[in-house]
Amino acid sequence: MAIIIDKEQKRKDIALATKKLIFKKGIDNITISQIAKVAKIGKGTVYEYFKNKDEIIFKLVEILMEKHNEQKKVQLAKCTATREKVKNFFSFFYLKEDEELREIYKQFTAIALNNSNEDMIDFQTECYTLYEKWIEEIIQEGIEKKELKLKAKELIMGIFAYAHGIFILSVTTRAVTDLQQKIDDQIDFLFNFMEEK
Amino acid sequence: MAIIIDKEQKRKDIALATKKLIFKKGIDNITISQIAKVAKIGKGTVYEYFKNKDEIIFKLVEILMEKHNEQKKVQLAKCTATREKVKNFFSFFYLKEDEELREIYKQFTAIALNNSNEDMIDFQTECYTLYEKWIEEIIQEGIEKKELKLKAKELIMGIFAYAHGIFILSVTTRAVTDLQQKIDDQIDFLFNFMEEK
Amino acid sequence: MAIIIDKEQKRKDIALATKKLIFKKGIDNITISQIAKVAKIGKGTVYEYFKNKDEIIFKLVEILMEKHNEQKKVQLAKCTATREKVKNFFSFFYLKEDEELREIYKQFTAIALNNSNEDMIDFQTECYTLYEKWIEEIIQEGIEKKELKLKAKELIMGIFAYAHGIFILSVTTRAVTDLQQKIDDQIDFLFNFMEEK
Amino acid sequence: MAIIIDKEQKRKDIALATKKLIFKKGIDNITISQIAKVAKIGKGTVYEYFKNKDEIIFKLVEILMEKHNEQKKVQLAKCTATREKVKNFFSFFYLKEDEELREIYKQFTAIALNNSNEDMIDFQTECYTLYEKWIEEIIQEGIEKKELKLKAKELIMGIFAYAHGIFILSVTTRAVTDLQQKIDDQIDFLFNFMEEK
DNA sequence: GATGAATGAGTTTTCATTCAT
DNA sequence: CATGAATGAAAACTCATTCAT
Repeated sequence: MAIIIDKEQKRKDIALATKKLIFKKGIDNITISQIAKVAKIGKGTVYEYFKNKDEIIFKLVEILMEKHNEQKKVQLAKCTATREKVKNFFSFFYLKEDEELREIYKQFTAIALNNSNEDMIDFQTECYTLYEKWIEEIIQEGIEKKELKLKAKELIMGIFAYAHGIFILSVTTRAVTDLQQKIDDQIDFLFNFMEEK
Repeated sequence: MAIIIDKEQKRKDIALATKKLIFKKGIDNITISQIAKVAKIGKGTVYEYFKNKDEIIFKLVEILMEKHNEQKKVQLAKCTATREKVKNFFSFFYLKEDEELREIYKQFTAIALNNSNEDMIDFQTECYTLYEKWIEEIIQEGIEKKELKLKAKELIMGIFAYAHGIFILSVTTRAVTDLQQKIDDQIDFLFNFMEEK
Repeated sequence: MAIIIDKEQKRKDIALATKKLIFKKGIDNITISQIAKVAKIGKGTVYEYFKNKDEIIFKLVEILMEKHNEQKKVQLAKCTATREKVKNFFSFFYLKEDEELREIYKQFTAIALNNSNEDMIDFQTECYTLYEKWIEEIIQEGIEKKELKLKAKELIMGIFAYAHGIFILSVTTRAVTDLQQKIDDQIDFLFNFMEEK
Repeated sequence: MAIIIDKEQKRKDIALATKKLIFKKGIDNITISQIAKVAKIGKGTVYEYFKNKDEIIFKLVEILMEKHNEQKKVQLAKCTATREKVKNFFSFFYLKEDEELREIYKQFTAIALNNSNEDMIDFQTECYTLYEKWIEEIIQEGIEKKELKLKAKELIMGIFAYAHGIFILSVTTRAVTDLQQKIDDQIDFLFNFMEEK
């Protein structure tokens, strides 16, 4: 039992050790040698814990997401107004403090876009579903507090896709400069529509 | 006198020759050798026209986009109602006939996400700006025909980001199944809001 | 007949056009394409005039040497004292104005050192023999003018090898800094020995 | 525990394995594949120990020089007369038994002449300085034994450059045939001048 | 379990040379 | 004669993966 926990811990250690490397150079430009070096283990040992490079970035995203989700939960608990909660929820796409995770996420998305790895899709689906549930809870709470109209639920999930899309566009074009403004505006637009007056 | 070659045409020919290959295997999994073979030219000749593999997919996207835009223009001219025009505009993300371009575009986006190539960003910006203009024209027309309220313009660009985002999510997760439905619903929602009653 | 002269002229033109290129990048790092470009002719045309790259550098050295020899002849005619004549003769190894030819000569020597090309050896032999004759004439003149002892002839050719060697050492080591000083000193030493007192 | 390898020893092994190959074909005409084959290792392994081909010949010269210097030391110890010592010292340039090293040295010089690699220059400087010291010691000894005049020291280093130069000329021209004779004569000339009568 | 030396398949890349026009 | 597009042989180089210790 203890050994299994250790193995899991080591996987985390290795994955986290590569974080800076990936952020700096990009997944495509790092080698197993470099990973072994920054993780301070032998090259062969990397293979004891991961089947291939993609698995490492996969694990890393998993860890960082988990950490991010926990922090987000705490942050959301601090917000009182439903609108603020939603805005905070989507702040991941522009906050300076999330830059690192965002970079990794970008690269993760690029991989997912290129080759449809089942495990990656499963993971992303899980994430998406979790976030869906969170937002639903936030909205449900708003409805119960009589802040929002009943049909709000149907509308809000659009924000998710919107934020995603505008983020991608902000990376791949020069046409999107004020990411936060755009996301917040969209939220405001929907809320003006959903709120009980 | 040496053979005078239309360099630009040859670039197109080579890029188009690789279309099927890229569609099937993905740009990362094909070699210059394979490209040379399908284009029926020597390996060295590929380098006469392209500096690297990314440039080829870049050119290919350029060609296919251009073709796609022309077809779209024709299609849009056939639509009468503004709402139909908008729906048709975004049908790129789900129509079977656009599958090939969509796949290439996916890979192009993946590249753009990974390494911020200036030329790629310029091109994507150009595309985005063009589409922005198109949509604005469509909406303007709708306003002039008294179909839409004046403030419609402000809202519609959100669709762009939304469609983009929901498309990415449909590829990277299992949570989005009915892409057309979702995009159309979003358009309907906005139109119900924007239309003069 | 005229055609042959033209062909020879064109060979010269091409060879001379590559001078700057070779000086800047070194023979090993230039391509036929680059040569064609600087010579403002087609790649295929280069082959009309030269069998290969080495032939071009060969021709270039030939031209530059010829020019250098002519200039040297004029310079030597201006010197009166035998000792000055000899010093001037060997100034090729250090004079700033001969830098370009020296660089080409260095590279030419490197080629000759690597692969014993018959034609190159023939050419170098011819050069060496010419210089030998020149020096002999200078010394003979000195003897006739009663400046030098009779046995001077036997000694002087050593200077040639010496200058050559010290030049090579000045390039391949950091131990030789004052090239001119060293060559002049050696000449002075021999002259003190050879001169009639 | 992984295999502990004496990296330095392996570098020597590889370099020495290429000796015959380089002697026969010249460094420019052999490939990494061939090197790997004669060293009985994989192509990739060559790159584990050397960054490029030049580094191999560099290492080889280093090894052979070291060995040569040791042998020379022994040989010099056997000579009694100063003149013989000096002649023996410069016999490297013509002795049949040193042919191999001489060939490698030629190629090394060619490389050094073409591209001014810092490490190579450092190495050559070191060699030159060492030889300078040796000769000085030999001469000093001769002075102490009253064989030579005091000013001998100033003269003798010229031999070095002379031998170098005449050697280069013997390779690049057909004008130098009796290399040993020429070098010995030069030494004799200087000794006649330097010796106490 | 851990290691890192060894590997070679696979890829990119270069460029002298050819030859149809 | 001149050209430069086309070529593919040849070489360098990379790096994930294996496996003996």
